Amino acid sequence: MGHLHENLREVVECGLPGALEVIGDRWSFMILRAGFNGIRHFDSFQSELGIARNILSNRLHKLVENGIFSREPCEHDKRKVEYRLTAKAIDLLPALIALRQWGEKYTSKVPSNLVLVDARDRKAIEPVRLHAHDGRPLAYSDLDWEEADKVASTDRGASGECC
Amino acid sequence: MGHLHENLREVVECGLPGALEVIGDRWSFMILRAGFNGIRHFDSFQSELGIARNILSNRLHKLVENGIFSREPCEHDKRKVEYRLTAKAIDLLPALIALRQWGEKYTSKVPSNLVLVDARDRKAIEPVRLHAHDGRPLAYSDLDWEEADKVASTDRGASGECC
DNA sequence: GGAAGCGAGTTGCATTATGCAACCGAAATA
DNA sequence: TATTTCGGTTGCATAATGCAACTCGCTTCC
Repeated sequence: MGHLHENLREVVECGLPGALEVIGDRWSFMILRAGFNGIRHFDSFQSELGIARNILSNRLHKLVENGIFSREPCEHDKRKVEYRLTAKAIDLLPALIALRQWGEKYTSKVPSNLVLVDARDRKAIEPVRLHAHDGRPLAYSDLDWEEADKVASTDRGASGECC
Repeated sequence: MGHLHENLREVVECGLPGALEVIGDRWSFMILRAGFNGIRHFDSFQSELGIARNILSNRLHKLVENGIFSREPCEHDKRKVEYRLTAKAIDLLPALIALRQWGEKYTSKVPSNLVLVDARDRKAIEPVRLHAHDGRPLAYSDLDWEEADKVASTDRGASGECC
C-alpha cells in the first residue's frame, strides 16, 4: 500500500485540480447527473435536486462557461432555455459511474433498483476498473509511475496518462 | 443524447450523493490523491496541498470517520500520526483516475510527464471507460436503464448497478 | 536534566460561499 | 387584458473556508 509515489514536486501538476475546479463541488456533480438523466431546464434541475435557485443559476453559468453544458433558448417557447450536455460532459460519464458504483457499494442504504445495462443484451455493465493496454484488469498493486517520454504508449492523447 | 432516463422519483436514490458526502469537496479528493502518492503525515499533507491546517484537520477526521483513512499513532515517534489508505479508499482509485484523465484531456495546460503504467510491462494503462459484462467497451449511446430484478446479472453486488 | 524544536493539532477572527424567500421581466396562455 | 410560467436576481441570515498565532506532548541536543 502506498507504493505509488509521484515525485512530490510534480504532484500538483496533474489533471485532478483542473477537473475539480470544473465539477468539484457537490452540486455541479449532481447537476451533471441530472443532465445525464435527461433534465434540461432550470426549474427541472431546481425541483429535482432541491438546490437553491441562485446557486443553481451560478453553477449552470459556470458549467456552461466550462463547456459542460450548452445553453440554448428554445425555439418554440422563448421563455425556456435548454441546457444540454456536451461531448466534454459525456466524457465524464465513466468518472461519474465509478463514483456512483463506489457509493452504492459503501454508502447507500438501499441500493437503487435501477441498473445500467448494455442496451444490446440488457445485461448489467461491468463495474468500472483499471485495465492494462491489452484489456487485462489491473489491481492497485499492479500499478506504477513512469515518465511519459519513456513509455511506449500504444495510443497517445487522452489515454492512460497520469494518475 | 439524453436518452438515458431514470424515473425521476428514483433519481435521488443512488450512490452518488453518498459518495459525494464522503469525498465530495475539492479538498477531500486532493487529500485522497496525496494519500495515493504515499503521503501519510499531517504536515506533509499540509505543505503538499497548501490547505489550511484547521480544514485539513477537519477533513482528515471526516475521512477517518468514513473509513477512508486509518489513523495510527507512530510506534517509534509518538509525536507522529500515520494516516493510511484503507481498502475502501483504494476502491476509489478508478473514480479518481477517471477524473484525472478527464482533467488531463480537457483542462490541463501542460500534461503531466508522469504516466500510470502496468508494472508488469511498463505500458501506459488504458483510459477508464465503461465495459459490458463480457468486456466489450461501451459508448454512451449503448447504455440503458433496467430494473434491478429484471436483470440477469452475471455477478451481483457492487457491480454495474445504478447509473 | 533543561532548553529548544518538531509534529499534530486548536483557537479567534476576517472573508467567502451557501441557503431561503421574495421579487422581477419577458413570453405564453386563458 | 389578466394570469401563469420560466428563468432568473436581490437581500439577508447562516455556515464553511482561510490565515496566523498559539498550545501541548514528545524528542533531541547539550
